[in-house]
Amino acid sequence: MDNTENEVPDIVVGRLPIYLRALSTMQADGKLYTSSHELAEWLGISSAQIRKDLSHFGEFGKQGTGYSVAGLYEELRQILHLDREWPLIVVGSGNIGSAVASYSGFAQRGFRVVALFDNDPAKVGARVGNFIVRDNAEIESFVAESHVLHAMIAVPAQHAQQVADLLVDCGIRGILNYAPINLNVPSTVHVEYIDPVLHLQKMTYYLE
Amino acid sequence: MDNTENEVPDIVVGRLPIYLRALSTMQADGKLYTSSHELAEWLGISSAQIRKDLSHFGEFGKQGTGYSVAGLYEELRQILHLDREWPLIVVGSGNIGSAVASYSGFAQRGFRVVALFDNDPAKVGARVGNFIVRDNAEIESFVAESHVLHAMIAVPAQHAQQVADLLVDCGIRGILNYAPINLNVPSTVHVEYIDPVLHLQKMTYYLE
DNA sequence: TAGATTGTTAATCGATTAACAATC
DNA sequence: TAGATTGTTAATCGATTAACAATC
Repeated sequence: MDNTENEVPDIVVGRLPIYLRALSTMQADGKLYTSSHELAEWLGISSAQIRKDLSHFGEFGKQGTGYSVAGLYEELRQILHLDREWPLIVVGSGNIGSAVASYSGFAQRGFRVVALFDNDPAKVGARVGNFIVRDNAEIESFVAESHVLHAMIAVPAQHAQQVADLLVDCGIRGILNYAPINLNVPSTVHVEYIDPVLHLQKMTYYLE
Repeated sequence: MDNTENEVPDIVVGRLPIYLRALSTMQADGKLYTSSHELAEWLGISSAQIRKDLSHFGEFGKQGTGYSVAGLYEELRQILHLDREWPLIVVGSGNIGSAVASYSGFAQRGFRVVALFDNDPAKVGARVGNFIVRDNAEIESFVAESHVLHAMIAVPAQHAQQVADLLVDCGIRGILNYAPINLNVPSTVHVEYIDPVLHLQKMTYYLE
């Protein structure tokens, strides 16, 4: 049954990129077919969960055979709207912002950083990787002209909310926030968080 | 009731660092008291969830008054074993590894990077921030001597598993993996993942 | 005191899993 | 065909929430 019209749980959507990543690795290994069992073992989850997750979007496998690695990979790319290249801006040209702007892992996976911004006059104009750092004051016009919908925030925590407000005003629809603070944005804007310390702190709970 | 002896769900443990981070911000703002309602609004979750989560570990609030910001902050620090400084090594001195090694956000939150490793002879010996890059061959002796229990992997995906194997052999108990690949480790070792592309790919599902 | 908020219980909600008919 | 694996259903499991007595 094709459930494309139904509401897909957010937690399911969040697992699709993980499946995609595993399929990509399998493809690189020259694997042609896989099964929910193999994927499940690879990822440390249950095969039933994988089949259930995929069933929200259609029928991609064959009984007895499993899934074509390339085929399922392509289906998931379509479902996640990764059949194009999404431009991306980075705000903040410190350690994190610079590293992220130069990260080579975006290209093969649907994204491309197109500009790097900072509000520090001492940094504006400097070269960072392949970018010349632009002034935050240019964000609005840049976003309007280039139709960018995604931004990464890599500024100090105390400035993150005002940067987020600015980005929302510019029409940015998805924010990946590296600043260790919760952001307040309208429900039309999607925010995701990366804070390595949260992961480390969770791990230390289990130690000692 | 003090439930310290019971098994606490992993998902609850994962939220404690988020509470801690919010309390830290509140403390910086000079706030003395807070409530489950205020924290909940701040974080976009329910107040009942916060009270339930905390109830796994003890009773930290007062009816009518709520929680002392400093008091709850300190309790959570103890629960998460953050009442000390955990040393940390970084393997991989590329963009990500270098940025992470120099990240100033660890110090105030319980962690300190003590060494940076790479297997590329061209990088070994180079200065990166405050570190001289060491050879991967030194990981084993370094970990043994310095009693490090945590490592961050920031090497290319195709080398991540072998680095993880090495770290596990050295006695590392917690791994934060920046390489976009799932790692296979014994169940005694805790692995967490950071892959910005997974977050971006999740967001694009909701766009267009 | 009156108002506010806790910690806890029980109900609800939603996610995961087991099982299996269908079928490649 | 025989074996394997899908997609789906129903059961189970676990997490979240609503409600409230207790009490500061």
